Amino acid sequence: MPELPEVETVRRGLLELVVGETVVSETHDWPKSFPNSKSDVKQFLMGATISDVRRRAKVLIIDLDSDYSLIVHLKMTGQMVFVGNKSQSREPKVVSRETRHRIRSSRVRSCDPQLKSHVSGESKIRFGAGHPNDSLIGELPDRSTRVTLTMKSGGKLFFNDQRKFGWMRLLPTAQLPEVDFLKKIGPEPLEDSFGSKEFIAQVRRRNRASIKAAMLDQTVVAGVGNIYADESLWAAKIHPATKVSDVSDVKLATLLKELKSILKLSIEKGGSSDKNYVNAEGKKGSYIDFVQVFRREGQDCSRCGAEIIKTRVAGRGTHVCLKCQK
DNA sequence: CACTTGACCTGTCCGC
DNA sequence: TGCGGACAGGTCAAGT
Repeated sequence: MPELPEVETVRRGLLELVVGETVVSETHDWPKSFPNSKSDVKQFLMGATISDVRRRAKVLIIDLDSDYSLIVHLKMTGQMVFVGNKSQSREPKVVSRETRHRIRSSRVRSCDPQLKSHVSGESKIRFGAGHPNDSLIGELPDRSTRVTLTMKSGGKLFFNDQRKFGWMRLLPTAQLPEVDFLKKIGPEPLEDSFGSKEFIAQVRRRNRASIKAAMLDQTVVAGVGNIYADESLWAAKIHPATKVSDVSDVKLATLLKELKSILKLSIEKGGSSDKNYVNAEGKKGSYIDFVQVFRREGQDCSRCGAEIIKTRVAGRGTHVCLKCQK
């Protein structure tokens, strides 16, 4: 669910909010959420200052000046939420841009696409984008909080994860290129150097699999998940269950073109999610308003008017217009 | 070897 | 109203 555009949105939010913050304490309630030893935490996290926030596929990389990095995978329901220090008021006389920024920061700001809330999907939709009460986060920590990092400033970075699939882990920054799970990840789809020639070569490695399975394979192309696989296959008029060997090069070139523009638009809109979503500014992302097939089963295809159906491909819920997608 | 399925988890929703 | 079960989907290990 947090896929490339959502993780990118989180990254941009964190970049603005936590770079320069120094970690002074760490607590976690679920060992798998943060498997490093206590001595690692003490040695490489305590007192370390965050210097950069990067992304590779769906993985967040929070670089520290200890030469270690905090690697974060949100998996299905992970969230990174930064809450500034409310009691701290700096530069009370002059309301500089920085101060205003800090004041805004002191409100709960989520960088997460997957905000779990107590509000149902129905009531979520009733709020317009940009509604002042769009923040869907209550008091933190809450019961989904797995890891809390407290900063010298008093701010807190919460890693929330309802389903406990996600994790964060300390690794030496210099070793990251050699870390197995990062090393295996395929090309970033939005890189200019990743053109149709490269995409076709990558996808053809999975010639006997369905095109959807190939797209979801992180070693083929980085960062694509269920939403953007379904959406780009609809845009390119390809049935998700089609074997890769039965998809022409021309169709694959179209698929990449559509994928790129869908990912770009989604980042522009702050990402999407089938559930509650707010971006780093505490507002909802709006890509869900642009979705053509995902979670639209029973509704009409905007292109041909046929009914969108939900089926199962590559073990995933799959949304398709049978008339458009052959 | 290539590919598919099951496990990891919890909250929500649906039917009885 | 309560309860059981299906479902949601990213990734890895295990199975075919």
